[in-house]
Amino acid sequence: MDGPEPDAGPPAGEASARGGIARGAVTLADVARRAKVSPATASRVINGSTKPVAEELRARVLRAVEDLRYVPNAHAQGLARSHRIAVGVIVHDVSDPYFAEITRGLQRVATEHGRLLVICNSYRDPARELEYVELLRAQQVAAIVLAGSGYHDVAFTKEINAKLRAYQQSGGHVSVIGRHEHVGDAVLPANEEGGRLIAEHLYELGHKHIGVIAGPKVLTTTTDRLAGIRRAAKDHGRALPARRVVHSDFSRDGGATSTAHLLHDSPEVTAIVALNDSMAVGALAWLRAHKISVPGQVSVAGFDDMPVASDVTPTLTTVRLPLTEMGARAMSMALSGSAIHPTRIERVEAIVVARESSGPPPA
Amino acid sequence: MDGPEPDAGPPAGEASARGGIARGAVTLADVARRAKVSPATASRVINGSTKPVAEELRARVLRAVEDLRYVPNAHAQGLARSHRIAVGVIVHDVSDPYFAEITRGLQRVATEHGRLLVICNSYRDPARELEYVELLRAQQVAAIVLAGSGYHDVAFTKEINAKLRAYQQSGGHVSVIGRHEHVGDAVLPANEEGGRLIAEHLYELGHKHIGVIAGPKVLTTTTDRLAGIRRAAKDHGRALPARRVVHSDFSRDGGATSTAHLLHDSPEVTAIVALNDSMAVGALAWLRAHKISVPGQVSVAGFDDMPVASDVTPTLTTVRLPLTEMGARAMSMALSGSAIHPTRIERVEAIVVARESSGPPPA
DNA sequence: CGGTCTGCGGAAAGCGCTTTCCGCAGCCTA
DNA sequence: TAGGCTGCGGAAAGCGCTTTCCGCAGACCG
Repeated sequence: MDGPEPDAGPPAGEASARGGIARGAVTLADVARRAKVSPATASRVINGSTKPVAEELRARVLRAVEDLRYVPNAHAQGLARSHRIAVGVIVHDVSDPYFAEITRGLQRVATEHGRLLVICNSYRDPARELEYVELLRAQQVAAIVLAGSGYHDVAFTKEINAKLRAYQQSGGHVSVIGRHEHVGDAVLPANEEGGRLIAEHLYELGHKHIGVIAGPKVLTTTTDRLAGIRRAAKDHGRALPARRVVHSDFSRDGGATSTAHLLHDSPEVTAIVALNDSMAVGALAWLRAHKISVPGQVSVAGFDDMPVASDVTPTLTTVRLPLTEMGARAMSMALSGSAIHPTRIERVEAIVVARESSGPPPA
Repeated sequence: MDGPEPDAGPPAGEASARGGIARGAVTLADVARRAKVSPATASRVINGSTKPVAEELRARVLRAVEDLRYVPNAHAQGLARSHRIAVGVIVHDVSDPYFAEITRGLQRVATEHGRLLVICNSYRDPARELEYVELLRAQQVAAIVLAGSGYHDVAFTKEINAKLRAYQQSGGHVSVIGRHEHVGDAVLPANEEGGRLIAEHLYELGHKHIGVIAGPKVLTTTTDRLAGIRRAAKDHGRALPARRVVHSDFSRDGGATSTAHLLHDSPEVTAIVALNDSMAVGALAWLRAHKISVPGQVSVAGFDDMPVASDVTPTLTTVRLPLTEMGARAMSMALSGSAIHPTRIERVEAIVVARESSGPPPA
């Protein structure tokens, strides 16, 4: 109505009296000046403070905000406010479906609580993981969630725990998913039990010689799942010689080449367990390329039950983990309760989803 | 050596003289106090300022940082420093492989430039997209990258452009991927040409009746790709009646149900083009479930060439877009050059990758 | 031996916001 | 009509950091 800028075009002249040129963002002071109120009042209107403000002033402020397209500077707000708003998550790689699912759960709960989620990809690099902890701490996040396998690396574990503890000291909350060796609340999937169950499934189908395509040795997820398979083997009076466990990198291509090695070195194998679905998919691809029928000649099983498991041919037998729920629970813990309480641990179950890729061994 | 805390345990007593209790983060002032230097000097040491500082003081500061596990408050730094460090990205959904690939490219270049990437998922909700623009603006990011299809929605486009323009006014850089209707530099994939090429491929195999499983009507990506298919049809003297274009939601399940509808309504169809790979995979699944051989009875083609395309059976013929490179180029533009320059547009090519899912129509 | 540099540490002024505290009106009550 | 409330706006003090500017020494020169 009375503004010098009748249309919505960005006002060039007025911003930040210092300088004169409009470069640089519009500040609260600009808004206050234009609305002819104090910054205090402008702030109150904008943030919906409980303190009452007269209708007229309120309207003037809102008008000014609109005209100037004002957006508060989050850094300044973060500094001035006491409470933390964002939450940080460190995963190996969000674009990996495993983490995508977990992240979905984290995201949902975070959003429900009005929190902003900052996602960091460590790409399985411990050094980067350490850096990200520092970064998130610097960002003053309210909580840090660490998802994905831990490492068999004492020095690293000690260091990251020290950092996490320092973070907790300063009032932050830590929760972890699938890492039992850390500070903080934990959501632990039944990796070992899952390994046991899938091997059990294969032994019961009649297989005698199971081969395993494992992930990197340094990851606890690898060793946990492997331990379960070993246990099942023992229960059935079978051995799992080292020769029949090949380590790879949890990638599709790694699964393919490992299949080649495994079958070359141990031709007696009639069933392959890959410790994640990506590698299982790679195994399937290699077997198809080499005209080895699945499950006719060789059975294949994966781990995680990613969406792709039901799209490959044959559809993939695998171990299902409730990934989204795990994320949701980790975030719930991260956002609930005081910082000081005994460490909570929630365990989640694994179940076998039998599909087409597993069957009895060839007669 | 002379610190009161000989071991690495977190020092509880000293932080932030105000209060006495150690709750709350360690500040630069704490570090300075412990090192017996001024905050200015501490800051210089920590940030590796160009200004020389005597070796002894430097060592004392570093020691204090170590002892106190000090991490600078990023908000305070953001406020005090002039230059912006983070870069924002708005995508539909990072866990969608299409965006995962793009994000990988964005990430790489951002990291090369020492920038932190803030990723926001809009889940194809225009309102959320608007919110995120504000949020990123509030975070004072150096650049905003908008990836993923635009919307056929004039009001929305106008509003988001207004916001983006305001952001540019204040010195921010905007670049977009696959959206031609926006403010800012753009990386534009050859969506229309890709559509033309894939249809061309099918017509040349001898197909006469092509059906299309399209994405949501409101997305420009959908209409662009469709336009290319229409053009190819016209070039071959063929029509593409509305009946043979069914709209879905770019999801796997949407692809499956759309296949059912399409073949029910238009049994003459011998080739199906899905406008992304997820829907193509869904189509494949439906066809397999209904014992319709691919490509024997029906050919199927996708779009994007996501990794899964070579894992399904039969492997999927599709249109490849250099997604990672698109991300990298968008980020390069976002981080290069001054804010004031003519809008740059970079176009990237699409090529057909013929695999097993397409072949001649049944005789 | 006085004067001018130069080298380096510290004081202090912000960055943009929130929030406490103060004070001015206008109102009610006695 | 005086005194005390209450309601609401503004002044100002930080939040934790960076960075400019100043000043003190010691080095060097004439």
